Amino acid sequence: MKLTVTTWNINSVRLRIDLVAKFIKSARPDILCLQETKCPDDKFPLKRFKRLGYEHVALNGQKGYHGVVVLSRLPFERFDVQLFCGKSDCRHISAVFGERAGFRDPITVHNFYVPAGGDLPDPDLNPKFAHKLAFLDEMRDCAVIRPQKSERAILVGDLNVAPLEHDVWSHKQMVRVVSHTPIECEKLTMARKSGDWVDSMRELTPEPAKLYTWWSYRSPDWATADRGRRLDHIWTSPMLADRVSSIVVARNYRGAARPSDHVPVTAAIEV
DNA sequence: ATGGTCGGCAACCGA
Repeated sequence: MKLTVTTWNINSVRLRIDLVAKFIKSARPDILCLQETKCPDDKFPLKRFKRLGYEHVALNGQKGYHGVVVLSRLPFERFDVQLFCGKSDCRHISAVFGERAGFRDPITVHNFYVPAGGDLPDPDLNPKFAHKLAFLDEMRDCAVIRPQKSERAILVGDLNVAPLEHDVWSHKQMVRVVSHTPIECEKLTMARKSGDWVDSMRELTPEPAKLYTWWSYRSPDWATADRGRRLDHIWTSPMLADRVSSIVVARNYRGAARPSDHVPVTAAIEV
C-alpha cells in the first residue's frame, strides 16, 4: 500500500483549523504531523479532526508555546514522548503503526519541533541558540530515536535548520543567520547520520535545485522575493529510503489568507 | 545596516 505522511508547522492549530481542514480534504494524508500547535491537550479540536477522518490522535501540547501532534486515519499500537535538555517543552512525539494498521513489520513515526534558536548565533551570548545546539546533540545521542538496523521508521518535523547550500535562497547571505550557520548544519547532519537517516526530500530533489518549506512573515512579497528556507524535513530509515515515490511541498498554502509561515510537506511511501 | 510580521495572551516573549 501507499502510505502518505504530512509534516506541517501550523503556528496555532486553533487559529488555522479551517486551513488544515481544507488541506486535509484535498490531500487526505494517512498521517498528519503538526508542530507549534500552541494548544493544551484539553483544548485541542479533537472532534473536528475526527469528523475529518482522523480518529487516532497522539497529543503532546502545552499552553502558548510549542506543541506537537500525530493525527492518523490508521490506528497505531502506542505512542511515546521524549524530553530534551531537561525541559518540559513539547517538542517530540512518536507513534508506532503495526498490525492494527495492517503492517506485519511495524513503522515508527517521529514528529519533532527543534528550537528555533533566537537571533544571535553565539551560544555564549544567546541561551536560545545554546539550547538549540544542545537539542541537536541530544537528538544525535538519543538511542530511543535511532532506528534499529532493518527497522522501518520515518522522522519528520520542523527541524529549524536548512542544512544544505540550496536549502536557502542565498548561502552567502545566510551563512551567519540562525538556521543556516555551519555549526547548526553540522549538528543536524550528525543527528541524521547517527541514526542512519536518509534525507528523502533531497533524494528526490537533489542539489542544486532550490527547495524551501518556509518563507518569513516579514517579507511583504514573499512569492516574488522567494527568500525561503528548507526548515521542514522528512527522513526515513534505510529500509524505506528507496520506497519514497513522491514528496510534495504545497507552496500554495503560504499564499492562503492568514497563512502559517511554513507549508505542508507530504511524502508518499510504498510500504 | 536595519527593520520588517506573526500568535499567544494580555507584558512582551518566542519565532
